[in-house]
Amino acid sequence: MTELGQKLPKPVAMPTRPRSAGCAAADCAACEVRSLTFCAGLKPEEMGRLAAIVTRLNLAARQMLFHEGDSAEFVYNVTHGAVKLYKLLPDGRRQITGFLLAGDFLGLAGKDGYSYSAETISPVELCRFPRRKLDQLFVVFPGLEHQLLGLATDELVAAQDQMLLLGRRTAAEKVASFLLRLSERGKVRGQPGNPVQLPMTRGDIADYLGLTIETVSRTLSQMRRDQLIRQRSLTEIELTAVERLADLAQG
Amino acid sequence: MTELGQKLPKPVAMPTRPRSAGCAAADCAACEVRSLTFCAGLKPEEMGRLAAIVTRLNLAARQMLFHEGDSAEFVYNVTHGAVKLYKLLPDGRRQITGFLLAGDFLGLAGKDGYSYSAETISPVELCRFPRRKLDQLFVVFPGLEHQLLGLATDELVAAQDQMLLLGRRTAAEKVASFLLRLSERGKVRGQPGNPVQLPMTRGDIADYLGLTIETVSRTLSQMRRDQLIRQRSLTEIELTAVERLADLAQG
DNA sequence: CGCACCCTTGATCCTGCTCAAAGAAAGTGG
DNA sequence: CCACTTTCTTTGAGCAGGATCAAGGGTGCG
Repeated sequence: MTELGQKLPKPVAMPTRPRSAGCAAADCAACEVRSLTFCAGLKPEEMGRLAAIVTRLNLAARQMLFHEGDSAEFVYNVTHGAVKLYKLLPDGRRQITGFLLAGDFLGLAGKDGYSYSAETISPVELCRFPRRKLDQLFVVFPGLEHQLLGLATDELVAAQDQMLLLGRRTAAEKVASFLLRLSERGKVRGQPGNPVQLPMTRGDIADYLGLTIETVSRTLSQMRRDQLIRQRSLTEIELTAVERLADLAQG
Repeated sequence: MTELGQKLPKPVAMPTRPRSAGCAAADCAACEVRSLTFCAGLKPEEMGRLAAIVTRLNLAARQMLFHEGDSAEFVYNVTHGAVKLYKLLPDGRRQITGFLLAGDFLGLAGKDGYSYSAETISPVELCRFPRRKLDQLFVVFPGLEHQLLGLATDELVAAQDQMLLLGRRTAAEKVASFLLRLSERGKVRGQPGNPVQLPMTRGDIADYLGLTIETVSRTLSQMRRDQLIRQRSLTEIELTAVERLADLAQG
């Protein structure tokens, strides 16, 4: 299990590992995102039961986990890498509803199946739980369902924030908010938080913020000129004036 | 209990009625929105326990239920009238995150308290449950928490739809989607669905769709000229070409 | 090295916003 | 019940933020 702590050395499309004994529990500990995962704060017995139904998966970049409308047979917990969730209009317009990083949970679905498509951005490692078996566990361990309600509520709060951003913020405010949120998420995970890592493309960012690629690019360029950020590379942005960025982002 | 079925005759700031015996269960039945409420499909025993902790409230229009950030001591179930939920930016820009009608549930909150403010649009009748007592019931009746998870999931799906609307739809598509959704919600409630009732102001609609009042008004005028709708009154719109409206709304 | 993809920048356009004014509806007080 | 005020809605004129169209530069991979 110790290999989970290491940086994955170019994990190109690794084959799915078979489920192993102490999986869920041991893995959550190993990948050091305990406080964020589905298994956070569960009792040992609950962890054991979860471990018995989990499958660990490794995926390359640009792989679909599922499509919008698919029947929701699994829920997932990301342990490494980045995933994007999105919805499409018939003519191809896309809205990304969320980026998931290590520790994040996905897969809640209404009666019409998954309400969004999920695709990996980078190579990804995740835990997959069959929804059917999870529901059986809920009967025995209501604490699991309590856990899930907490996750759903947090997601809902985030979704409402995103509505405010999409409906009422300007382009500059959107990009500033985005950078600050990514920074905060990094900190929560015990990472530096600055510089910010951007595993997604400009196009992904645009579709997340309700902008075009060009506007995202122009806004970042302007922020660079204004000394708010420094671009170490395409995927790494240093926040050089967090205070001013926060002012720009508006509360 | 029979007075619940009647139209409220100008119920100006009626005082809170004391909780009564068979409240939650009986009320849900009385207001004929059984299939939508928090109590939907619960066992008699669960209903009884809920009834014991519920308070029924009557509020006039333009009353605050709570403000964003307030500690979340209650959850609510609307039984009559309309409520709006919104978030504000420091400079006053507003995003309405949802309109609640009879049968709708509200009050889920993260650890920072309510994530939005709630204000009545029309005179409103609702059931209020103390969150603390509800949590105690969860221990005995996990089915209640299961119910809540279902509501949270539905809300999440709706929130993601709204993100797509806010981020990627044009003004005309937004307004068309809005009218169609209201119509569908009416139908689900056993109401006609056409004409559509608009208890909220143009300003509220604008802040829900991420537009200005003027754009909402102009778009409705254009739809009237295009014979897509007929405005019976300010608050009542007849959909005269649902098919074409649906095309306009884009999937 | 060459190709594909992504990113940046510029020029121009247009959707939706701002500003302004007048009409309609609804509440208020005499 | 009516005059008055306030609020909401509609419509017009002009503007601008961000989109679209277009071209060129980086970057990474085979």
